[in-house]
Amino acid sequence: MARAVPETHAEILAAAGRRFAVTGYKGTSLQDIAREVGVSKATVLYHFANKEALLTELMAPGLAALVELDERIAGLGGGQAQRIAAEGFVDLAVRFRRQIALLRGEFPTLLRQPAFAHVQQISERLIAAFAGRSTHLAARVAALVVLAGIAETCGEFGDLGDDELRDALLGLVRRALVPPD
Amino acid sequence: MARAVPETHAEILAAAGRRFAVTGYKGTSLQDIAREVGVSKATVLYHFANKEALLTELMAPGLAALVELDERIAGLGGGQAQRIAAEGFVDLAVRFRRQIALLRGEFPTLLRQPAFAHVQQISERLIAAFAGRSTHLAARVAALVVLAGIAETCGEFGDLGDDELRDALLGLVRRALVPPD
DNA sequence: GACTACTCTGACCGATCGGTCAGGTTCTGA
DNA sequence: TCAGAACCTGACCGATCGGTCAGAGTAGTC
Repeated sequence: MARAVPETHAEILAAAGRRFAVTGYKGTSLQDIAREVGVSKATVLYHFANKEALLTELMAPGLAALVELDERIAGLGGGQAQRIAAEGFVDLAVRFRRQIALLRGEFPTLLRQPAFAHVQQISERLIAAFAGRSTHLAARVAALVVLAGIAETCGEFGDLGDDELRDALLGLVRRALVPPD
Repeated sequence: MARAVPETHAEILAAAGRRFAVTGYKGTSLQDIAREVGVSKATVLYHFANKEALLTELMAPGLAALVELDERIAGLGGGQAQRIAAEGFVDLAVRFRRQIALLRGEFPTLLRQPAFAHVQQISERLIAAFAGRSTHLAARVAALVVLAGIAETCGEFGDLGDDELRDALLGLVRRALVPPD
């Protein structure tokens, strides 16, 4: 029975986002998603080629923004790269925190998938920028911890306003990062 | 065929640790672990009651240390709680970074398992201490980001000496956390 | 040699996974 | 009115999962 208004595609995507956020990508089955929407598993696979397609479509907007930030940083020197990267990443984390949340805890595993191969490289360049292009241990450690910490936790603040959260994160980043030499 | 020296138990545990760290808990099958050791899957389940038992035995020393830290913090006021929690947690993260690494990305999922229920509460108390018992947004955000960031990344620094890493993390924590009111 | 305890295995189990497919139902436009 | 596109489904597939079990090989003990 076809639905009166076939917005099933969007409903499936939303349900997948919710489930991934709660039980993780690997921990969520197509059956789970189908049940939440109230359709059959076959319907999920009618709208999406496979499980991975759900994830990539869910992440597309955030990834596009990340690529854009990466391009904006390329070629910048230490101080400028650090400032732009910090502000840009915080803004990105705040705007896409619901999408980031659903990857929580599966970055390492998912980044290994071919579809996300370039994200690995981008995040490495972002960390370098966070460190102000410095190779000192303190700068590198601070960069990695702050970046990973934000990525991991920003989804927790779903109840906060964008501006509030952005200010708090920016303050933290400015205190935590080591100024470039 | 029984082995001349039955150190299989330890070998299985070590292999499980290595596999969990690479492919995650859910992403690692008992067959994977058995293959790495060179025994049958049944042997793995002869030495360990089930898959979860592997994880809990792997985490036991780290968890015990975490409980101890939690008890040391209980009842302390803002400033002292923050200082002890920060130093204690950094020390813990450094010492157990290989064990923590193998949980990377699966904290949220695993903490939901009954066997780790108390860890959830401990980490909440730890975050409160990191925030210096303050309820201000900036303090709470900084506490959560730094704590999660360290937990998530300390496994990356397997090649560093304990003291080097401890100093870098302590410096970061002292800069990043918001002093209590 | 007989007995026992320990270690290990292949064969097997039910459940669930992602994914396929043939076919039924509804909508749409000529 | 009717053909075809779009949508949806139950039944099914092979693979893999965690876990069970009966029994075989080995080492020590009497």
